[in-house]
Amino acid sequence: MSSIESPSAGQGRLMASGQRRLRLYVTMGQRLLRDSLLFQILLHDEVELVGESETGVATLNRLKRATPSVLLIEENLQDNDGLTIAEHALAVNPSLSVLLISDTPVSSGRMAIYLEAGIKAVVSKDQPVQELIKTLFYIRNGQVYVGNWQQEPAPAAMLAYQALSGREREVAQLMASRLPVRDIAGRLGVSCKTVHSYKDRIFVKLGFERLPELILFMQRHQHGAAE
Amino acid sequence: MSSIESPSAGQGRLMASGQRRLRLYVTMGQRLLRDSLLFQILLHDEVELVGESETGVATLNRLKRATPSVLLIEENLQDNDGLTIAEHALAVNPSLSVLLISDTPVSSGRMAIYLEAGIKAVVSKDQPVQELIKTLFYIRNGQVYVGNWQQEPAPAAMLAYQALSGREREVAQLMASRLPVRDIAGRLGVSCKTVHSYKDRIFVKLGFERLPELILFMQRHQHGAAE
DNA sequence: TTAGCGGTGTAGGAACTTCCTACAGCAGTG
DNA sequence: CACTGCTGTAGGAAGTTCCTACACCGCTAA
Repeated sequence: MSSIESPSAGQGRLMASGQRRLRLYVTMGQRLLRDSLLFQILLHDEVELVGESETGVATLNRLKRATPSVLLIEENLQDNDGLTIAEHALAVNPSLSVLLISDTPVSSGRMAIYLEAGIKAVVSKDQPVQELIKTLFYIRNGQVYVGNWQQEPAPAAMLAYQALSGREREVAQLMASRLPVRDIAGRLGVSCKTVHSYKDRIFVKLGFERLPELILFMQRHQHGAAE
Repeated sequence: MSSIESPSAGQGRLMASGQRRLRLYVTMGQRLLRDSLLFQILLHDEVELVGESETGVATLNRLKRATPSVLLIEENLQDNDGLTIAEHALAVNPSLSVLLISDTPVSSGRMAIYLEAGIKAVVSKDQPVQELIKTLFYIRNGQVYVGNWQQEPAPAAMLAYQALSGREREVAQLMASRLPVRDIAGRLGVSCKTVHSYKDRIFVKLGFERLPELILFMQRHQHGAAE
C-alpha cells in the first residue's frame, strides 16, 4: 500500500504556510470545562491533543513525554497553582508556550508577574471562549499575547452587527431561528446559493466560523438586547 | 412569492414526533464555561436559548418573561446558591425542569435534598459534557434523572471501543489523525462512501454524533491509555 | 465628469459531512 | 438448516464550508 499520498498535501484543504501542528497539553481540574473547551479547540484541525491532566504534579510528570508546544493550564489547581507548575515546566522546556486560565480578571500587577515568569498569555474565565481560542492560536508560535486582558465589555460583535446590511440581517435572523436554508431561500425568493453567500458574508463580518456561533450570537441578541 | 413552504416541514430533517422545542435558560457565573457549554448545547437544533444570566437575582427577575422549559443553573453562584434560586423559580413555575450543576460530586444525602426541592437532575462539574447534555434532554419533559450521579469511572466508551471491528478501528484511528476521508479511502483501498459507512457505524457504536467527539476520544485513547 | 473602488444582491462549483438505505458474505444459534 | 446479526462494501439526498464571479450602485479622487 504505498498508495496515494498527495505530495504537497499534509493537512488537506489549504493550510496557512508556516503553520505547524499545535501540540496541546491541557491541565484543568474539572472535566466539564476541560471537555467542552476541548471540543471547541479540536474543531480546529491543526490542533493535536497530546495530553491532559487534572493536577499539577500529574502534569509535570507527563509533560516531558508528551512534548507539547502549548500548555493550557488553570491558575487554581487542586494540588498547586498553575503559575508554579508553569514555571517548572518552563524550566525544563523554555520553548513551551503557556496559556494560563485565571478564575478572575487579572490586574496589571498580576499580569506583570505572569509575563515575568515566561507565561505567554492569560485568559480569565469571565471572557468568551473565542477569546481563549484566539489567544491560543496567537501564542502558539511563541508570541506573547497581552490582548484585551482588561475587559472591553464586548461591543465588538454588537458593533459588527450594525454593519450587517438589511438582507444580511434578515438571513441572520432566519438562520438563528433554525429555519433550513432551503426554506429561507423560499421565503426570501432567492436561490439557496444566495442564502449561503449571505451566510458567508455574515460570518466574515461577525468573525464567526461555525453555525452555532451565529445561533448563539443571534439568540443572545434577541432575548439579550435587554441584557 | 407565497413560495415553497413544505407542509409538514417545521424543523427540517426528521424530528422525533413529540419533541417540542427545549426553551433553555442558563445561569452560570463564568462566561467561559457558559459559552462553551452553550456551543455544545446549541448544536442540537431543538434547543432555543431564551435567556441567561450570571447571578441568581438576575435570573429570578428575568425568568417570568423568558418562560423557559428548562433551567440550567450552577449550584454556587456569586450572590446566592443555585438551590435557593431554583426553589424560588419552581414556586413561580412548578413545571420548570431544573438541572443543577454542582462543583463536586453529590453525595446521596445532598441528592435527596435536591430531589425533595423539585430539582430534576444534578450533574457535577467532574462529569463529561455529554453526560450533561444527555441529562438535559432527558429531563426536558419533566422526568427526573438520577442517572449515574455516582461516578462510574468511564468504562462506557472504553468498552465500546472494544466493540469496534478491525476495519472500524483502522478508520477511527486515521480519522482521529485528521486524515481527509479521501486519503483514508485511498490508503485502505476502498471508496470514500465505504469510509463514511465505517464512520457512521463507529459513531453509532460509541454513541457519538459529531467528528470532534471521535477525535477527542481517539486522541485521549492514544496518549491517554496511560492516563 | 469620468474612472476606479468598495459594498450589496445574486449565484455557481468543489469538497466534505450527516443521515439513511442496500446488499452480500459469514458466523453463530435455535 | 434456516434465521439473525455483524462486517465489509457502496450509493443517494441534503446540508455545510470555502471560494469565485458578476452586475449594480454610490462615493471619491484625478
